[in-house]
Amino acid sequence: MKKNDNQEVEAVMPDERAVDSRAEAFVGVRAARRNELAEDYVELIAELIYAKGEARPVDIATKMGVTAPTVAKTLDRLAREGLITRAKYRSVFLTEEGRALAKECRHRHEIVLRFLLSLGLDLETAERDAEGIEHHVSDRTLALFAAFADGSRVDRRNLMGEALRSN
Amino acid sequence: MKKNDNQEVEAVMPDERAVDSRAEAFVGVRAARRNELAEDYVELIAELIYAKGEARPVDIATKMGVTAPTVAKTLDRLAREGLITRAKYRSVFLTEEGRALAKECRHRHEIVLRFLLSLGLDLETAERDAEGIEHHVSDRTLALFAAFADGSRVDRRNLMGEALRSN
DNA sequence: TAGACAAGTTAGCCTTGTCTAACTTTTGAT
DNA sequence: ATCAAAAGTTAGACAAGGCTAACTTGTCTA
Ligand SMILES: [Mn+2]
Ligand SMILES: [Mn+2]
Ligand SMILES: [Mn+2]
Ligand SMILES: [Mn+2]
Repeated sequence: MKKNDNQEVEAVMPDERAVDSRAEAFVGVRAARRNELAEDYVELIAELIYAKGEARPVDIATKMGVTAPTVAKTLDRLAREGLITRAKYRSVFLTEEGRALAKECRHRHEIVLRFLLSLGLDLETAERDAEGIEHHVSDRTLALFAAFADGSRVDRRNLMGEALRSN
Repeated sequence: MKKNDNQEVEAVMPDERAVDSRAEAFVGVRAARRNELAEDYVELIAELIYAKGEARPVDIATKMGVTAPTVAKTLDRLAREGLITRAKYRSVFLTEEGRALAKECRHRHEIVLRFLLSLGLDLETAERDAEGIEHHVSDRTLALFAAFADGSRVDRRNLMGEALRSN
């Protein structure tokens, strides 16, 4: 069969599979995908605890738009992974680790949402898109989003000011 | 048990499950998630066909960073869904529908990437993030991204020009 | 024109995430 | 204090997406 001679030479990697730059991106995205649900859950659990004092499976199910058994199974996994603790028939608590993750997720969520709004998007669409995008935003991108959102109100003013000054 | 009286009254929906606005977002995101892989595959297949004249499973596997059996199984699904056609031991072709989807995906991918770059992100990170974000961008958001990317080079100039003119 | 080796397939395993159906526990109203 | 309804759990089905191992097919090269 044809040798792939139309491809740049790839350095031998410590890993088994050769990784071209494209594959790196895909592998990274798949990794992010595996954490999405956990992130949404802990974020939601933190919100529920804050808003109602406790996070009950029934409320998680409602907010997530899934059935109770689905929530139960997912919570079992989160407990296995050390993000939450729970006892039978009782509501759910975040571990230290879970709280940390929740905080980080809430932070990212907020920045992405503010960014989309500052771009001129309507609230409903912004919330929808933020809910998906937040899991695929690197730290660098997040920083740029934050800067843009923060600056967007004064941007016009500042730029104009600078233009006038530099005139 | 407590009635959820702390929640806005929800109109009775034609659907079974009550959907608060939060759930709508999560449900939407999950729907988008189910198409991610198909989108990446058809986009990649189109690229391979364009670049090499054919899309072979081995190249798909390399670019996606997965093993050959994984590709085989996914291709079977795509064929079942009418996005590609294939014959045993032969390379893969896009159906009309597949081509349409590929085109749409490439379009979105391109806009998201240009947008991230115009925001000041480095190419490598932009490509990584775009690969994930592209699947969670609504038409509205995409339009804003495109406008921003298109305008970003002339923006400064234009704004300053306007500022000067309106002075 | 053989064969060796690359590419492709098949079978089977695992985990995640979703569901329905049926059972158990908790709890609020009477 | 009772007990019905709400909440929670358990069991089991199913599809997707990943893997390894082992087999089959195609093709380049000697
Ligand atoms: Mn989310
Ligand atoms: Mn979120
Ligand atoms: Mn992608
Ligand atoms: Mn893409």
